[in-house]
Amino acid sequence: MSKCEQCIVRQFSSLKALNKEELLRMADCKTSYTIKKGEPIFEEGETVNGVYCIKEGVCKMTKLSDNGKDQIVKLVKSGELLGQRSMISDEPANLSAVALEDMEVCFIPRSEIIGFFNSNNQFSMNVMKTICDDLKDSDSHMVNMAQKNVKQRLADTLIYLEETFGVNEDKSLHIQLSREELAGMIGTATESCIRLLSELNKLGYIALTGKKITILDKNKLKRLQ
Amino acid sequence: MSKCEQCIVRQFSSLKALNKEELLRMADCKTSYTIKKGEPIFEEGETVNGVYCIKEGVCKMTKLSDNGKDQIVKLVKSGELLGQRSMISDEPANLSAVALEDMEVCFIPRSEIIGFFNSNNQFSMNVMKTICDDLKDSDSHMVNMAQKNVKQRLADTLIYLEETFGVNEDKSLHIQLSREELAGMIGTATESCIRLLSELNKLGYIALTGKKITILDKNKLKRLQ
DNA sequence: TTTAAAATATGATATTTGTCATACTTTAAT
DNA sequence: ATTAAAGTATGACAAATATCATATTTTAAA
Repeated sequence: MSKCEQCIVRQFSSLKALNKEELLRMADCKTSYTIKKGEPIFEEGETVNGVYCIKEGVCKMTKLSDNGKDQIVKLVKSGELLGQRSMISDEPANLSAVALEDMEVCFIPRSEIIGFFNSNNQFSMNVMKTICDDLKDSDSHMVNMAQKNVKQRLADTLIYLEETFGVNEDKSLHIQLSREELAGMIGTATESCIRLLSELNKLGYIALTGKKITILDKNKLKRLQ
Repeated sequence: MSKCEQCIVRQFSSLKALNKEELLRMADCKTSYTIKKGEPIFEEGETVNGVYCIKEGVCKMTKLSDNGKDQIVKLVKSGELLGQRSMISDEPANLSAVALEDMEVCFIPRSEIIGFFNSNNQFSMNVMKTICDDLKDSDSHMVNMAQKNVKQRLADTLIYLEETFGVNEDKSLHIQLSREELAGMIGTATESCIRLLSELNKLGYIALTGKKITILDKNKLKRLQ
């Protein structure tokens, strides 16, 4: 069983407020999992009863809409925690978490987290601020969905993917989403997404090489109407 | 100066966790305001430095989108608190709050709230749960914006308005929004909103009498494609 | 390797939505 | 009461987007 002290999740998440003793306690009760690409960590409606620390890999958080399509609400990467909202509300998961790459995660039971929550003020403050940030992001995201057209949303998303997950040596986006997933992220039909990618490709703003997408002119993407 | 003990806000909000002593302290440092219809309580980007309790009236929370239109993110009514997220994050307001009716609100300084926050665990838990609920709502709202068409969003919104703010004696929606505001809520052009209202009117699902909107067939509205 | 399935791409077309123009109605100011 | 301004309504048209069909390419299974 590995220690939690040097784990990447501790550096970036609310967990950085935990002290040595608390970390040892956590290491003691955690369960480690390997999740294969495409597999769920948990599903919408499921009782999670704890928090997942993402040690390695990226997952999508999705919500099934009334029309039966999966909307990607956000992407979460290593160093972040999953299930904080459900833990505080003591409710089933509102979103599904599905691995976009092979992942390594640790599960920490709710009881443990609630313990830290009550004993460590800085930790609970960190969790709260994270949720507040999520709320702000979600509100902004909602406004963009309501007010921007599909082309703008696609451009925004490509820039977000580059800035958040970086690029490979050949400058192509490191994170690879299928066209269907990209469409699910911007909230449009897969065909529309493909069509607009082609258009941006022809305009020279991006390059498409197989599944790889490379941003060639970020400024023009940003200014897209 | 009125007391806080019997105030409506205390019954419905996070404040219900406060004890007598804390309520007296709050009554002592609060400032009461009357806000006229159309006036802002605070604006996006402004440093709020406290929380507003809505004693009477309804306000819209809006965000200016990149294209210059005001999107209504949510409506807030008496009994609820404003500015909790900003208070915790210690950040400027992410949204503007503008009165839809004449309002009575009380302002409680940040320092006081933070005090309760640190001393009263149930209060901080309540605030957190409220923010968690807001996050869940916002995510769902976002998915609806991304996946539903304008007609469905209009129908959803009309039902939400009826269920949340009730109806007058003549069954018309109690809360009155201008067509422009309704359009800003569902994320569409004012003309499109007006046109779809007319269409629902002709279908007999709703009735339009002047500014008044009455839902005649909620089930058909719900099943609208 | 071969083959079936899935993903990507594109055309044709229908539907939805936005924009601009204009008319009518209500509201509020003089 | 009169008048200007704002809000509501509707037509005409353009633009955006979805849907369905089909072709091509890639991926993964046998």
